[in-house]
Amino acid sequence: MKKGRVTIKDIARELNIAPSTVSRALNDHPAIKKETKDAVKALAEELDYQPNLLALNLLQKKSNTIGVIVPEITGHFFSAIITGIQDVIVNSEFNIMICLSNESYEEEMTIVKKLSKIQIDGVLVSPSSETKNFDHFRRLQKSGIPVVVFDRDCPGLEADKVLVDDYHGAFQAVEYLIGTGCKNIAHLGGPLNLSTTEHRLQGYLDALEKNNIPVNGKHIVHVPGFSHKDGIKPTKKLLELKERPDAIFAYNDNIAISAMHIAKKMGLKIPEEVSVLGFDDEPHSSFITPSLSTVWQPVYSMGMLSARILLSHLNNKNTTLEFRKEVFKPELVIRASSKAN
Amino acid sequence: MKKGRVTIKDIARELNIAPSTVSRALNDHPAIKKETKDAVKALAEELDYQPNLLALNLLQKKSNTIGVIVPEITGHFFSAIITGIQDVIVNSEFNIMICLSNESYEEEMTIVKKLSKIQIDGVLVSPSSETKNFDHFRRLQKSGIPVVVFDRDCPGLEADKVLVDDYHGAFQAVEYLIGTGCKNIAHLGGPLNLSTTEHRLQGYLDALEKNNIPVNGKHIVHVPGFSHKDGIKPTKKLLELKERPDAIFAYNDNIAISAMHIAKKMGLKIPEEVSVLGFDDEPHSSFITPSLSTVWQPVYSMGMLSARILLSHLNNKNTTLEFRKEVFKPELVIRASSKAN
DNA sequence: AAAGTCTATGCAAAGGTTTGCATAATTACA
DNA sequence: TGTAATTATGCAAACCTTTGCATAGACTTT
Repeated sequence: MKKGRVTIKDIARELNIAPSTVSRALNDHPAIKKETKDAVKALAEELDYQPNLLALNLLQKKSNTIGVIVPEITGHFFSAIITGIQDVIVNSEFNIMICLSNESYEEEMTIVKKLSKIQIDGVLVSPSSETKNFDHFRRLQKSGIPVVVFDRDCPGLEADKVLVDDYHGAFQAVEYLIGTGCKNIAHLGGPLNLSTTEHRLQGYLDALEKNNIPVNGKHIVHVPGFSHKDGIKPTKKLLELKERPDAIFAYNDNIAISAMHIAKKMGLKIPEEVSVLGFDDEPHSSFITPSLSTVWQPVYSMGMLSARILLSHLNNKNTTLEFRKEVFKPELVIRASSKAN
Repeated sequence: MKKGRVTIKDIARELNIAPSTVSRALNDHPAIKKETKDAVKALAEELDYQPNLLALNLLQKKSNTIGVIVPEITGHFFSAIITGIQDVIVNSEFNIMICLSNESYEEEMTIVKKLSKIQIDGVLVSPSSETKNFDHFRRLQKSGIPVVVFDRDCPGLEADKVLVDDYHGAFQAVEYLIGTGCKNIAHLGGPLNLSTTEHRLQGYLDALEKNNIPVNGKHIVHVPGFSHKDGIKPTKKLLELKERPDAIFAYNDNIAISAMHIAKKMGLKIPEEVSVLGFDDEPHSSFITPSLSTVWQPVYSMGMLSARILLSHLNNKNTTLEFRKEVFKPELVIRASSKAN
């Protein structure tokens, strides 16, 4: 057994023809005799020849790979987006390289540099919660790499963007709660410095204002992270308040579930004494008791659209399309953790 | 602005020196004068030069990339494993390419072919539930690519393996249920053709046998998939049985949660009338009501160990190490969905 | 001053593939 | 039979980087 993989040269030598002929035969070039083609293909098959894309990539100055940068994948949200991205990309000639920034600006920069070195063709990114400066993305763009931002906005960065109307989702949610008679609606806000956190908070505030409900500063608490455990302390803080809220609008389902858990432990009835409303509509949210009212986001579609936009750039390298900004509408899903209207 | 990226040649031309000198200067080769080095580095910095790893990879006949093949990532299980893998790999010179087979043998084969073409250096894989033939992995091994199998075994494939003692986990779980007085324990088994499904079933059967409880064929139902919705029908089937089980041991937490949901809907008390026990210990499982008893698996550690084993192969290409088989012990976590012992 | 040593740099090949151009081989036609 | 046209194949460059070897120049030693 010869060590190293089979190359086009091996086939050429074996058949006493030139490597270029082998290359053309494998690519069905019209100038090659059928006989030759057949012989080449047969031998290629026999030797289990796999073209070395590294060489082709070098020649074409592109890696046929697109990078996907996300903060994490253990939650359902980004996993589902990635699945959407992948389902689009898998039908193209591109590969995907998924990179986790772990919500760290530092790591995100390292990733961008790595991707740049392997001559990535395009990037899909949802920035870390620490990221305030977007120059690393601008540097990518400057060297001709299209960047598509999804879910979390990068304010001030000119790029294609696929976002969700978080403001509207939050506004709807809070207005619904008001409609069910809740007077003291608290908000468990997301981690600071995130567009989504800000927009959902603003939707909350505006819904209160529109309905002439005064904002109680004590009723707004931000959680430090996205998982269940991050909701425990903030919820306790809220529910132990003298002016105990009669509803909690949480940044996401994990936090909402955590809030329900604490509320139940404190002996509060849901939704009679406290309504709870989440955001994301995670798969298990409808299976818990009481089933969670929440705001659904078209995650899978967002992934697909982001990928499609990137692909369209990659396939029309020359034409300078305008940057697209697509904003998906979320939908309120009312279940049993909030009162009926 | 020149189009295309900055190369070593550009720097060489600008400085009137040879490309080889630039290369050496950038790599701190001792034979290069400090002056020259400084000049080169300064210019490289100024032009934001990023080395083209494609060229280096071609030269070295390796891509510095390892492939990770998983069936899906929307659940917590594989996401957490991937996070573990990534956290190890990120500190090496390698990149990770995550590929989703969507539980399809077909797609898995396509992925393997793609990875082979980009000269992947190593592969971490958890096979799809459809995969019965492992020749595609053997082909990788034959061309010198180390393969590490994790979580789901590939029986008959000689490779490094990082698994969980599913049998033991299931055995423990069922024996615990028996200890709490359950006499009619049903099993919501996983999709067929999976090592994990088989081992958990066997653990269930052996626990019954050891305790002289006859096996009731009607009390074993397999679910078609891994998510909540896949558990609905099978659970109904079980709970509508004349000989209604007084406990359900489910293949995973999603199914268990689904089962609890149905049981509650049917007015059954948990755990008084039906105990429910899952597998995986997903993050939300302790936050639902009643909190779910389950079997914890060291997912993150499994990811890390798998990656470390692969790395050790890649760093010792010459030495032929024995294949390692590491089996993690799962742990029973008793919460409120099962009776006290 | 000649020979030897050392320092700093350059040359060229290698890695696998594609592709424009050149050329060899064959056929068609005058 | 000779020339043109056609068909099939080969040659060589290019993509970018690294690296063994060669070499030019400076300095040291006898």
